[in-house]
Amino acid sequence: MREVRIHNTLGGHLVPLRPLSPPRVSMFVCGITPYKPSHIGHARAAIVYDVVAKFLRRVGYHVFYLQNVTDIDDKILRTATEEGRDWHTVSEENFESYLRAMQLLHVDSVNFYARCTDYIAEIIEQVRTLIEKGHAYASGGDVYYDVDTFPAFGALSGQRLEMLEAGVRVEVNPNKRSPEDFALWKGEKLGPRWSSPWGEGRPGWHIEDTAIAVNILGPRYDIHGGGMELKFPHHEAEIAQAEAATGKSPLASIWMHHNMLNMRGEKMSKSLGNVVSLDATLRRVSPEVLRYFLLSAHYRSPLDYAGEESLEEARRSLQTLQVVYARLRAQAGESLGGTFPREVQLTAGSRVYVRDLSEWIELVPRIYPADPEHQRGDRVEEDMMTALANDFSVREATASLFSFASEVHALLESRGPSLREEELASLVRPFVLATEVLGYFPREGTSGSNAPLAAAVELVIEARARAKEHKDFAEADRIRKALSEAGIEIEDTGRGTRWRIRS
RNA sequence: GCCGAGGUGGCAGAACGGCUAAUGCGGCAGACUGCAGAUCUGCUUUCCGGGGGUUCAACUCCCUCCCUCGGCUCCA
Repeated sequence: MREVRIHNTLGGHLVPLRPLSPPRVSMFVCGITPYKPSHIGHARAAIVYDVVAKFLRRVGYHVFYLQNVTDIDDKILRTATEEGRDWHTVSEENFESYLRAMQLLHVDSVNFYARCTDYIAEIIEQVRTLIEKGHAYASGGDVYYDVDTFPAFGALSGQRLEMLEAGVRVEVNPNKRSPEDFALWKGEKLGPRWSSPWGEGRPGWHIEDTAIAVNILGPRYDIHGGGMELKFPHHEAEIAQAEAATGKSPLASIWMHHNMLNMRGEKMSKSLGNVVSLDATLRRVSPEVLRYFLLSAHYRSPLDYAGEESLEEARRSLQTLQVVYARLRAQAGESLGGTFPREVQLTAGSRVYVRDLSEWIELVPRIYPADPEHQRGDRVEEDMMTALANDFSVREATASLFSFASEVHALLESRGPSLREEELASLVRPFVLATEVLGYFPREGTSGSNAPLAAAVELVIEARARAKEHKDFAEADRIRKALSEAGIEIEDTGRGTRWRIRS
């Protein structure tokens, strides 16, 4: 299997992925706290790990991708109070809306979203274990993790306990033995609460991640992902909790941290009032354009959102690829004499039913003998896979695709109709990869059948062609403008008029 | 102050110890077109935060400084 190298925060180097039990790869990513509607920074995180999971599957790994949902926490309670609503309604509504956005964005690689409140029993059990093993203590209705019992605390983020103590702010919670100790369980008398051996209360901030991960993935798993701002203290706490509770180390073999989405140089955050709503953005641009933008910087680099112009640039860039892919598909459809799904002659006696382009391109090499002349796309696909295998270098993979776009245009121009089926199949491959792993193009079928629309547009284009024949260019331009206003762009070419839906 | 990430052409953003530093967007010119668009060709491009050092050779390795962003724990 292809070697995949990933930057591991633990150690700070690129390391080869060596799953604990190949071909399985277990992956945990810190999900959202649904206390407010999501912004596009949340989408960056989701898309980064969506690409990770999809790429690893593409390589051949069986990825189990788990994400938690912190559906009870201080911020949710505060929102509930402010808005005069039930905390549960707040978190569920925001989470549902997040999921709808994820669906639009083709973020469909997560196997399971685990809600904190569905794992209260497991959380209590883990806290109890930590107390039994001497890593935690109950105090004043709360339970705290005793950081001094875990020498490796700070190893992930390079923080040293002594330095932390020097920087600790004045107010120290009197229930804590040491200022760095963090709450595993918080006593609660009035708000939402569950009963526990230490009285009624609710989980601390970090514990649900380890209770969920250890219960579902086991004491050790392959990849842990999350935002850089969570490295300390959240991920340190996770390591301290899980490794102390299970006695197994390391909790995760590879720790991935993605960088922040900035708003004109500043972190996107509520207090600065510079949050860009995910829903609102998805009403302005296509999901593919947003994905393209959010993937336009490497995941470990900060990405700056400069407003409308950032999305506009992404839209224009992606359009270049969309145009060539649309041409290629049209040519393939024409050459193959139909669209998918369709029957394909496999051998003299056997036919198979092919649902879409991606099935077709897998099939074609089995029908035709391999000929390097007809495999231009295979080479580009390989380049893209190589780039992605190097710490998910999406931008580099995209650069290959752009270079390839020119090549495809030239080929279609010079010998479009004479391209052989196996050549076309190869040319399509890089675009299918970009669809399935990067999500640059909608999958076939996801946007519904366009057959009725296509028929209508063809009719209008015919009317315009007649106007052009009579040199009635005013009418021809009027039709073109009207279609454009309806979101359909048409282009006259030597071989008739093409049309596409503007993204 | 401490820890971490980043500073590349008009803009966005890659790579690699060594051919003219990718790719995209934008701009200009030409080809094509009734026009437009798409596409193609050329130009915009001698851009690697500053300063040291290692090396035959550094954007790439080391030191140092500057700037930007994030974190420094339940708390306003």
